Amino acid sequence: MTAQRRVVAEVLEGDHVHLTADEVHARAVERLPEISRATVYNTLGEMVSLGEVIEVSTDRRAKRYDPNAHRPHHHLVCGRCGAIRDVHPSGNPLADLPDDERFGFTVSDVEVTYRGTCPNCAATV
Amino acid sequence: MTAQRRVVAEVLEGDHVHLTADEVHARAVERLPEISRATVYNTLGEMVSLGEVIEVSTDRRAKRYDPNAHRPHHHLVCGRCGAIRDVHPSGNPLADLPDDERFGFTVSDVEVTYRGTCPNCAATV
DNA sequence: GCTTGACTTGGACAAAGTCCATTGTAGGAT
DNA sequence: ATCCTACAATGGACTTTGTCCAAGTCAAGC
Repeated sequence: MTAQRRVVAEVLEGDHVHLTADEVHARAVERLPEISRATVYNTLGEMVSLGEVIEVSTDRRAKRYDPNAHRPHHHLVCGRCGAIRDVHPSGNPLADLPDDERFGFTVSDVEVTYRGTCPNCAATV
Repeated sequence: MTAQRRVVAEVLEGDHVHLTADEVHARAVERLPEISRATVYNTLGEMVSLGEVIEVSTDRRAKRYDPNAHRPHHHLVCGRCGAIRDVHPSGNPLADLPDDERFGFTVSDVEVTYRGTCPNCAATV
């Protein structure tokens, strides 16, 4: 646990938002000016491997990192402004995939992304 | 409808696979050697706007283009080799998102990605 | 035969991420 | 206390994917 890793962890814990790697880097630099982009990428990659944060990619832009790794959830994304909310749908989509639609795959995970328009954007049409 | 657009359409129709834009370009070049990358991107973009093909992004790499635009479906992805299958789960995940989890959003679409290991990769461990 | 407008082209550019050689550092061995 | 070693961090180059734009091309209509 080096200073750099602590800073990255702190940035993620501080705000329960979905930050991009570059945003994490920008905030980390405020606390540790000499931290490099590569280190942030490395550290984020490790944290993902350890299951401490989740990679989310709702658009084609940058991966986002979700510190809410311990409660399974999905995401609701505003197509206009890109806002992301964590949501907890009822039901288990894994159970909705019948065996004859699995093609022999071992299915281990499901990712559900709801898309729509947030109230804020809907108001400012 | 120019020669270039016809070629792009033919490439997508020819194989019901999920090609990346560059793969589409590579195959288009075989039929029309002077076609440019920009044109393929433009044409694919238009086809997406027209609802003729669907953009799929299962990894952070490239967008893929799914010519199967007329029957709603989701995707099953092998985390090892990246193979993609179209699947048709039972149930409607939209209905699984209760109102109090919508935060005022107008939800219009759901994207479900099942992740796992395909039989081929599972065999070659 | 010219003009016009749409389509295409190719190359420059940008964003996100990865790679790698070098540098720095912390902890153990002497 | 000093040296060694292993690992982590750095920074810059590079790659991939995609977009943008100025210039070229082509066909239709006047």
